Amino acid sequence: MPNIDLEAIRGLPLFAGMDAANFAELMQAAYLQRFPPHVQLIAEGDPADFLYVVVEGCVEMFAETRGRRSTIELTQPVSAFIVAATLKDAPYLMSARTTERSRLLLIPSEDVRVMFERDPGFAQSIVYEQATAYRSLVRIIKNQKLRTSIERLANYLLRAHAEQGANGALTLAIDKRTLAALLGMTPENLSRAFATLKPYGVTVDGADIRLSKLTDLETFAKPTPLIDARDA
Amino acid sequence: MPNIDLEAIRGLPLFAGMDAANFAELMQAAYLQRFPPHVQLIAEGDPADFLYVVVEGCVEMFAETRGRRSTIELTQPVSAFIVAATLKDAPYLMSARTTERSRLLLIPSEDVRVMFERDPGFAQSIVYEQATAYRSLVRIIKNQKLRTSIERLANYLLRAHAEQGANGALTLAIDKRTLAALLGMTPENLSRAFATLKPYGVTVDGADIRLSKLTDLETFAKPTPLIDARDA
DNA sequence: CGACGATTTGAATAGGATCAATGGGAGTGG
DNA sequence: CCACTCCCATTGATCCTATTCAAATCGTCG
Repeated sequence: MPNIDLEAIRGLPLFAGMDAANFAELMQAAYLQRFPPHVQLIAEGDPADFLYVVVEGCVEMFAETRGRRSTIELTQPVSAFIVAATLKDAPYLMSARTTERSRLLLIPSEDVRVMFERDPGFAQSIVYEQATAYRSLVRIIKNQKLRTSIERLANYLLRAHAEQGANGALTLAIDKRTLAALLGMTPENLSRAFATLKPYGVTVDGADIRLSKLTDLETFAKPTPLIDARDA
Repeated sequence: MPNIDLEAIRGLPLFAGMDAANFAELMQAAYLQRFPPHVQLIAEGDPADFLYVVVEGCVEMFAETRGRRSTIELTQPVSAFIVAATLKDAPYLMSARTTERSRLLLIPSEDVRVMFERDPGFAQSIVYEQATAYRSLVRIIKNQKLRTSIERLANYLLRAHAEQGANGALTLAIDKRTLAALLGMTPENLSRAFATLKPYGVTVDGADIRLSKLTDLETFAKPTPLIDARDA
């Protein structure tokens, strides 16, 4: 595995507390693999054979029942997913697929569990990682249940805007179809939501968005760190 | 603290892997307290001063924004809540209140963190607990986003029925107002949902429910372990 | 017996979803 | 270089689920 990737992975909170020798051993058992866009990686119900780390690209976590489909979250570099199922040796509760060309690290679950028992520093890092993941899910639920779809979009835009330098413009990093799924609505509704936000200074040109009335938009969106912040 | 309660707490998965002396020390710092019904215990945004354990009664986790209110889950004995905030020394993301007369164990967060660093067995138990909590949230999201309110009610009834002996009848353990909140709907809608399920053999008499066409109800509800099961 | 809260029922509304049709690039092949 | 095709995005019309507002009913507790 290229050293540059090892460095990045080593820098993950998940592995930060780990003994160096143990980390090296764990990486021995791991695979770094490329995947094309729209490849389903795991299906809910499958046994949790691997722990996944998104090194590059983007992975969508979703669930399905009776033909209905719901996107839960997007996992972007560099972070791990389905840690919980791996640790409990339980079936995945979510499916995952790449949304774009991606590079993923696969670590056999068995090795993760062995190392988790052996290395207290790793165990502590996992706790931290899991606590963060838990809080992230709580935010997702709150975002979903306490806001309308238009408010969700407005807050998403404000957050992306802040992350991209807060210069009055932003570029959508994912296509609108995926964005709609992430925000829990249909693509049709996303179009309408954008139109609804026009009076608040939101203008759309493909993936480029301009926010010309930031304070108005903020007044409407009412972002709160208890939903929109990202845990350290 | 009464020994009988200590036993129960000691038996929690959260403390199972802990060294006996450490456990005793942690309990030294803890308080066991009674609370009346409908007492707000914590508010979202507050610093996480305590880890809570529900020894007896029931605690509702919820969140609010702009007058809107959403119940996330109910915590029933014997389990802990807000573990994540405690460990990260971060603000609570959810508020909590008793729904009935309850006894709670309060452990100062600082002591939990100290013990977590000192006792690898405790750290491992926390991982397990957190993984379970995470998976529980995933189920909650799936239940909420992939099902209609009527389907959620049907599945809730089936699960309660199974837990209460599967003898064709069940008794609601919580009042209908709280049940409606738990299922993510208004009390009015819960009434209508019950009415809608009548053709599937659901008859209501106060808190007593009879399920006379179990297979019909199951066909309608389509329960799946990927949403409705409880992790070990 | 009376009052209050909880539940049920009814009517109107809102937020989204679905179905259908139209426009708009990006990539492909001639 | 241009026409064609396909997929994505937008727009319009309609339907459905669930909320809101309002009122009636029920039950329980003083």
